[in-house]
Amino acid sequence: MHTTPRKQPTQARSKATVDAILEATARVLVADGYAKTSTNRVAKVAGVSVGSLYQYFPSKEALIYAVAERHAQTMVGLLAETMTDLADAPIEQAVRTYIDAMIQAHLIDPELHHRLMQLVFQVGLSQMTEIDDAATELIEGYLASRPETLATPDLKTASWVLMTTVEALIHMAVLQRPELLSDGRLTDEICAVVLRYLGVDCRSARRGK
Amino acid sequence: MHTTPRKQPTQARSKATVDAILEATARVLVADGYAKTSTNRVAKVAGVSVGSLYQYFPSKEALIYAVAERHAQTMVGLLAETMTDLADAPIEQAVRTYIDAMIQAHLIDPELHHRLMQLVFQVGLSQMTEIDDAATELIEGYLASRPETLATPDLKTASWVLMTTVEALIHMAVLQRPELLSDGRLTDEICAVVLRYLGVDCRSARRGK
Amino acid sequence: MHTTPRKQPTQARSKATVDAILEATARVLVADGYAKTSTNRVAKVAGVSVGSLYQYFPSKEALIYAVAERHAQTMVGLLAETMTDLADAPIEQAVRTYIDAMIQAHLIDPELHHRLMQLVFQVGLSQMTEIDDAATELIEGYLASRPETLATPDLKTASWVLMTTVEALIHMAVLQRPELLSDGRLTDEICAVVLRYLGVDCRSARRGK
Amino acid sequence: MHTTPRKQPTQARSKATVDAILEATARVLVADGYAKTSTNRVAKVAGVSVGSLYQYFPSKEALIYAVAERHAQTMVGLLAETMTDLADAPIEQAVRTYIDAMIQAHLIDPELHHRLMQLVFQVGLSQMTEIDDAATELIEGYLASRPETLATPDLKTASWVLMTTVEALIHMAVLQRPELLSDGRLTDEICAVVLRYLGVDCRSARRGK
DNA sequence: GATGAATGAGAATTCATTCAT
DNA sequence: AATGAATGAATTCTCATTCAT
Repeated sequence: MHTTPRKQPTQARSKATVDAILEATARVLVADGYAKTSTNRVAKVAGVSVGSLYQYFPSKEALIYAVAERHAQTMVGLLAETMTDLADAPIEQAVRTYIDAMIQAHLIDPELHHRLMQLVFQVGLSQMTEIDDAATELIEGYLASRPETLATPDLKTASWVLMTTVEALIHMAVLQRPELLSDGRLTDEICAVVLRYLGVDCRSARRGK
Repeated sequence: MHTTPRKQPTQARSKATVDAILEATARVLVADGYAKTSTNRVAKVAGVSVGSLYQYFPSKEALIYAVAERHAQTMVGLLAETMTDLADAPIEQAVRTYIDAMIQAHLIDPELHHRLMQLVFQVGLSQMTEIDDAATELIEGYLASRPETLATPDLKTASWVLMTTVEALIHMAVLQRPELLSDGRLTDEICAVVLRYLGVDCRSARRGK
Repeated sequence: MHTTPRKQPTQARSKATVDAILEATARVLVADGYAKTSTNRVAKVAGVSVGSLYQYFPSKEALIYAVAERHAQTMVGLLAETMTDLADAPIEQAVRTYIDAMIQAHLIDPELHHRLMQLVFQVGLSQMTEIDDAATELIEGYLASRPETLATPDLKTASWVLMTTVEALIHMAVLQRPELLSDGRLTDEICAVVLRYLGVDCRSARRGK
Repeated sequence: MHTTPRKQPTQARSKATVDAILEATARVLVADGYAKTSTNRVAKVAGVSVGSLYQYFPSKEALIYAVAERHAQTMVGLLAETMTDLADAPIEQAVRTYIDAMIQAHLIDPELHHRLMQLVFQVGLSQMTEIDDAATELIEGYLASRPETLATPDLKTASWVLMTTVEALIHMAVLQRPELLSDGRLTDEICAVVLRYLGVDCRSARRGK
C-alpha cells in the first residue's frame, strides 16, 4: 500500500486542487471519522472528481498521511517559533511559555488533532507521535541544562512524564473542558503540576504569591 | 440504531453463547481494529452463526457497547474493590493505593482498553468515560474530606487534573513504556507528580527519604 | 490473489447457486470476453447477488479458474472414456478414435473452449494446458509401445508435434471451418496428416482405398 | 468507435511521434496485456502526452489496430520477400523455404505476435487473420501449379490444413518449445509433416537419407 | 433457538477520454 | 500542436443485516 503522494502538483491549478483535497479530507475526517471517510465523499466536498483525488494520492491512507503530515508540521512549526531562546529564562517562565505554546498548537485544529491522534495506532501515523517526540526532546534538553531543577535522577523518564502529562491535560481539556482553557485557569494548573513536580513552587513559593 | 442487547439470556446455554460472542468480539477488535471487525468474523470466532449473534445483539455497535460495558465494569469493579476504607489512611498511602489499583485495572486487558478508548469519540462509548468519571468522583470525595491537602481552592478542577494525569501516564506507559511499569519506577514517578501537586512530598520530604 | 474456491457448498441450495454462477460465468465469458466479464454482470445473469458470488469465489480470477477446471475435466473425462483399450488396435483405428474423441471433446463447448484457450497465458490457466499435456502423454505412451511406427527417433518431439497439429486443426476448424467438421472431411484429412507423418498410409496405401 | 487513424502524419516530427506511440503500445501490450494497457501509460512510455496520443488515435482500440497492422505488414513483407521465385524449385526446397520464412516471421516479435493473436477474436483484429489468409493463398497457388503433389483432390482444404499445421507448430514452439527452434530440429519435423502429407518423403525417401 | 445462504448498498480504485491552457 | 489536469462511469470486492429452513 502506497502512502506517499503520487506526484507533486506543479501548476497553480493542481496546487489548488491538492489543497482543496487535503482540506476536505480534514473536514470529512473530523465530521465522520476515519471509517466513514470515503474518498468519493472527500472528492465531492473538495469539489473535484475522485479521479483527481487519485491522481495525487494513491490511496485513502495516503490522504490521511498527507493531512497528518501537514497538521503535524503546522503544530511543530508553531512550537518551534515560540520556544526559541528560553535557555536563559527563569524556569517559571520557560514552563509557562511551553504550556502556552502547546495550548496554542492544540487550538490550531483541535478536532482534527483528536481524530488524528485516534488513528496513530490504528493506521500508524508516525507524524503525530513525532510531535510528542519533538516535545520530549525539547524538555529533555532544557532539563539537562539545569540539573538542579530535577528531583529525579532519571532525566529521560522525567521528560516523558512531563510531556505526557502536559499533552494529556491540554488534549483532554480541549475536548472535554474547553471552559478551563479559555479563562486561563488550566494554564495555571498545568504550570503548577509541572513546577511542583520539578520541586519549584512548593507550598512556600505558593504562599508568597 | 439499537445499541442495547436484544434480550437477556436466561438459560445457561444462552449465557455461554453471549459470553463467547463478547469474548470473540474483544479478540477480533484487538486483532483487527474496529473497521475490520465484521460480525460474520466475530460469529465464526465465537463458534456460533451470525444469526445467533443477531439474536442477542441487534447491531455491530451493540456488540461493541456490550464489550465496553463489560470491560468498564470489570475495571471499575477492581477499582472499587481496592479503594475501600482509605478514608483514614495517610495521603501517601491513599495515593499509592489508587495508582496501583489504576495500573492493575489497566493491565486487565491493555489492548482491548486501548481499542475501546480509541472508539470513545468515534462510536460514542460513554461506558469508557464513565470509568474516568468514577475515578474523578473518587478523587473528589477523598480530597473533599481533606481540605488541607488541596493547594488549589477549585476542588473539581484539581480532581479532574489528577485523574487525567494519572490516567494518561498509566495509559501511555502501558502502550509505550511497559518497562517503566514492570519495575515499579513509574508508580513512584506518578506518586511524585500527584503528591507534589498536592503539596506533599516537597523537596524537604524527599530529602528525608 | 486467491484463486481457489472459498468454500464448498454443502446444502442443495448453495450447490445450485454455485452451478448457476459457473454457468453464467461461462456464458458471459463467451459473449463478452474476459475483460468485459464483470462479476456484477455474472451475478445478474446467474440470478444471484454479487455477495453470493463472492461467498464462493474470492475473486474474478477464481471464477474463471473454476470454469476452466470444470471444462477441462469434462473434456478430459470424455477423452479418457473414449480412449480405453486401444493398445491392441491397429494404428489406423487408434488414430481415428483419438481424433474423433478430440473433436467430440472440442464440440462440448467450442466457444468456451476458445475463450479459455485465449486466457491460458493471459491469466495462467494451467487446467487448459493440462488437457494438452494429458493428450501428449497418451500419444507418447501409444507410440512407445509401437516403436516401429515412429519415423523419428525423438519420441517426445514427435508426440508434441502430433498433439499440437491435431489440436490446432480441430480447434481452428471448430472456429473457422465448422462445415469441414460436420461432413467428416476434416477427420479424414487429420488422419492423413498423422498417419503419413507416422509413415503409414503412404501413396500405396491410399491408392488401395 | 473509430478504429482508423485520425490523421496521417505528414511532417517528420509527427511521424516520429506516431512511431514512438506505436512502439510504446507494443511494449506495454507485451508487458502488461491488453486489459492493463492504459492509454495514459502508453503515452508516458512513448514520451508524449495523452492529448497527443489522442490526436493521432481516436481510441485505445485504434491504437491496437495500428500496432496489429504494422506487425502484420512486417510479417507479410518478410514472407513475400522470401517466397519469390519458388515456382520452379523442387518441392522439398519450396517447403523448407516456406517454413523457414514462417519461423523468421514469427521471430520478428514473438511476444507481440502472441498478444495480438490472443486479441484476434476478443477485439477483432482482422489484420492478423490476414496473415494466415495470405499464407493459405500462397500455398494454394503453389499446389495448384503442381497438381501431382496433392494427395487429396480438395485443394482448398489441403492448403488450409497445411497453413494451420505449420502456423500452429511454429507458434506453439516459439512460446513453449523455443529450444526446438534454435537447434533446427523443429524445421525438420515440420518439413516431414508437410512433405509426408503431400506424399513426398515417404519411408523410402527417408531411408535414403 | 440456531443456522448460514443470500442480499445489495456502498467503498476503493482505475482508466478511456476531453478540453482549457 | 502539445500538454496534462480533470472527469466520472464502471469495476472489484466487503460486510451489516435478514430470513427461509
